[in-house]
Amino acid sequence: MFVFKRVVSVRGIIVPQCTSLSVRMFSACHCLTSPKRQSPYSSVDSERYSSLVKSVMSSRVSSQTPESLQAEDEHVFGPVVKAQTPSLSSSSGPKMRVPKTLHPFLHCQENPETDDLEQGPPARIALNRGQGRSSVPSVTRILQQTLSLDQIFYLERWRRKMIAELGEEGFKEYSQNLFRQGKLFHSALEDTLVSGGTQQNQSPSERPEYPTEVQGCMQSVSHILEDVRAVRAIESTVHHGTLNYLGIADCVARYRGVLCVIDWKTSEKPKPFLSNTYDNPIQVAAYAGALNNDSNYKYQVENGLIVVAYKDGSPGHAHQLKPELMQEYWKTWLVRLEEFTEQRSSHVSSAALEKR
DNA sequence: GGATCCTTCTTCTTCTTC
Repeated sequence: MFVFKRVVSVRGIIVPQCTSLSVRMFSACHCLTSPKRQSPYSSVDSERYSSLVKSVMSSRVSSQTPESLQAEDEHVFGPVVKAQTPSLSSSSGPKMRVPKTLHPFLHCQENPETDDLEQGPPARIALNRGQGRSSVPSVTRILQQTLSLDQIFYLERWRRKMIAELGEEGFKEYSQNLFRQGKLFHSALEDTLVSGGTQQNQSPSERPEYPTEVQGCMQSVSHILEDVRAVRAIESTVHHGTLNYLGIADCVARYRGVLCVIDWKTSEKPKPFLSNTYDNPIQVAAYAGALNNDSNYKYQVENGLIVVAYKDGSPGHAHQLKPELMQEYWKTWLVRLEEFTEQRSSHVSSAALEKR
């Protein structure tokens, strides 16, 4: 009966008591998008269930209330993670929504593309939160707090599924291991790139020893690292002077001769397409835009690169983001930044009201 | 010295039929 009621409510026949939450969540779980499929309810004996249909369709006799529907929603989907303005954007590619203010991706200054800048060790500007930057939001925080409803839904569904399989403790351990692997992978890359381990003339004995846990990942990206040269920055803080956000870029280097902001990722699932990387391209565009507007860096970066490594050592994927695509993702980033700022200001004003 | 920050990852429909 429960399912039947839901089907009536999502086939375009409006049940008056249906909460907006129900509609939003059904939209989120894509129940509204299967026009080609024959409804499994088409074979239902409609005469036999006519009184039931009437009771569901009638606003007078229904026993449902917004409260009971919300309780049902919570039972099926879990509690609402947080209230959020639905994003028109999708995480799988450049977004449709346009930023209110189109801040330039590149800084208007001459780009001194000289070999001099490629001499010497790579920059590594440490994050210094002490110098009046304690309230400057980070790229990761902004992206996390402006996830679309779709993303929140699928992430939450995945989390619940994993907890059902592994238990709370098991899931915690699993997540910690993933983070640990990611961190070790970053450290191994750092060691490799700083010691010039991408040079083809380097013998295996000269290459750094990697922890067992990341040997597969390093093997996975070895063919990509061969094309990485002239490392200019590693794990270096970038701060956008005008937009006032910061982050730590994994690497700035030349990939196949092109200067890129590089982001290293480990993944359990194959990610052969850029669309498999969710918000990663936005993250890269955000770092590049910050770097281009950070006086600590005397050059501009127009390209991006996302490198995905696999633990089993299978060939990793390198997703290049050319300038046109970076500009598109930059716009998406500006939208997310605007959303974050709006959230923040509404939070501040409601907190001020509460104080009164 | 403790607390906090930035990262590190995680998502994308699913079943039937040939």
